[in-house]
Amino acid sequence: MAGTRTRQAHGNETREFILATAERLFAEHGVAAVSNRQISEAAGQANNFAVGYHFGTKADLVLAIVRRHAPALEQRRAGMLATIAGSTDLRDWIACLVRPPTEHLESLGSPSWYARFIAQATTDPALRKVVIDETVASPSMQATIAGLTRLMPILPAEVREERSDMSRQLIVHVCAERERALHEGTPTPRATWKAAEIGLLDALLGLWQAPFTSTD
Amino acid sequence: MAGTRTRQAHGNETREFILATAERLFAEHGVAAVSNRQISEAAGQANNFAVGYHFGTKADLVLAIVRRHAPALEQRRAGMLATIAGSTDLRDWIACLVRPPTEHLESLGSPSWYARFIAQATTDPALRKVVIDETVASPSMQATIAGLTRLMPILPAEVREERSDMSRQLIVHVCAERERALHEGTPTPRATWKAAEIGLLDALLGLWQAPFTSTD
DNA sequence: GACTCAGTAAGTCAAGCGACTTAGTCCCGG
DNA sequence: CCGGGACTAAGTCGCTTGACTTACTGAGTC
Repeated sequence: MAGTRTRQAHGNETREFILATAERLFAEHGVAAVSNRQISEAAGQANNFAVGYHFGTKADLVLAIVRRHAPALEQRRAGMLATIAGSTDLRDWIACLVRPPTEHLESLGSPSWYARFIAQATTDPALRKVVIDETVASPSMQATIAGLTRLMPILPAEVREERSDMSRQLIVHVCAERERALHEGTPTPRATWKAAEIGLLDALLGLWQAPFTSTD
Repeated sequence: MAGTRTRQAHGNETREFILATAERLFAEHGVAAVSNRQISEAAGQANNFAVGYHFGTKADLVLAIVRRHAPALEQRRAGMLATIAGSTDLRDWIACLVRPPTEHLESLGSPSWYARFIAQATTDPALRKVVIDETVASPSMQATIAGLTRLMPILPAEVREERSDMSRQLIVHVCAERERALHEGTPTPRATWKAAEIGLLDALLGLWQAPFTSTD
C-alpha cells in the first residue's frame, strides 16, 4: 500500500515520474515547445511549480533526464570494452559506439522517447553543449575514442575528430528517426533495432576506413 | 500588372527582411523558442502581427525561409548534374549531394544562419516532415538519388534508402556544427567550407561503398 | 504527543504570447 | 485627383507562462 512509503521514497517516485513525463513530452513536441507547467500537470502535480521545485531550470531537468539513462549506457559500453580488450578489429570498436544506444533503446520497449529527446536536446542551441559534454565525458566513451585513435594512427587528428563527430551525429539521428517511424507506424529501412545496429555498423565502418584527402 | 511594382517592391522588401531576421533568430535560439512577436519587433515592424499578416502560421514562415534558399541550391545542383552527366564515378554523384549546400553556405559569407536553421527545422517534430519533403522533392535531388541508385545496383533498396537518409543527416548536421563553431569562434576540424566539403565527400564515399550485411 | 520538515496543493501576479481590430499611409489606375 | 487595394502603425483582448507565496499533509524525531 501507499502508506508504507517513506517520504523520501515518495519524493523520488514523484521525481522519477516527472522525468519520464518530461522525456515523453519533449520527444513528442520538442524541448522548447513544452512548458514546465505542462510537465507538472501531465505528471499529475497540482502545483505548477513542481518541476522547478524538484529540478530547477529546464536545463537542469534535461540534464537529469540524460543522467537517468547514463548508468545503463555506461554499463553496456564498459562491458563491451572488457570483452573486446586488445582487439584490432575496427568493427569491434565502432560497435562500442553503436550498440550501447541501440540495445538500450530496444530494452526500453515500445514506445520509447529517449532517442528523439536526445536528438532534439543535442540540436537545441541552448542545451547542445551541456548534453554533448555530459555524454562524451563518460569514462567508457573516452576509452572507446582512445581505442579508435590507436587503431587509426594514419588519420590526422582533425580528421579523427571530424569522423568522431560524424559518428555521434549519425547514431543519434538515425536512432531518433527510427524511433519516430516506429511510433508513427511508418516503414523503417530495418525491421529491428538489431538490424538497424548492423546498418549503422556497416556504414560507420566504411566511413572510418575511407581514404582521406588532405586539405592543408 | 507591373504598375504596382513599387508598392509590391516595398512589401517584398519587408517580407525579405522578416525572413532574414527570422532565419537568424531561429538559428540563434531555436525555432520554438522564438515568438512571432520577437521576429516582428526585431524586423522593425510596429505591428506585432506582421509575421502573421505576411506568412500565416510559423510552419508557413519556416517553409518560406526554406524556399528562399531553394532556387540557389537547385541551380547549383542542376549545373553539377549537367557537367557530370553519364559519369560512373561515385564521388561525382555524392558531390551533387554535398557541394550545393557547402558552396551555398560559403557564398552566404559570415555569419550565416541557414545551416543551423535547417538542422533545427529538420529535427523539430512539428516541422520535420514538411521541411524534409520540400528539400528532397526537388528535381535535381531526385535526379541525384536516381544516379546513385544506378551506380549502386548491388545495394538492396532498404540499404540505399538508409544510406540516403544517413547522407542527408550527416550533411545537414556537420554543416550546422561548422557554422556554429565559426560563429562562436571555436575551432573547426576543417579550415574552410571547401575543406569541410572534402571531409564530407571522403566520409560519404566510404559510407556508400561500405559492404553491407544482409538482415533478412 | 508535540515538533520538524520534505513534499504537495492551491492560488497569485506581472510579463509575454497569438490573434485580432482599427486607423491610418502610400502608390497607382482610372 | 480620387478611390481602392497593399501595406504599416498602434492598440486590445483573453490566455498561458515562469516565478513565487501560502497553507496543508503526514512520516519520522524527540
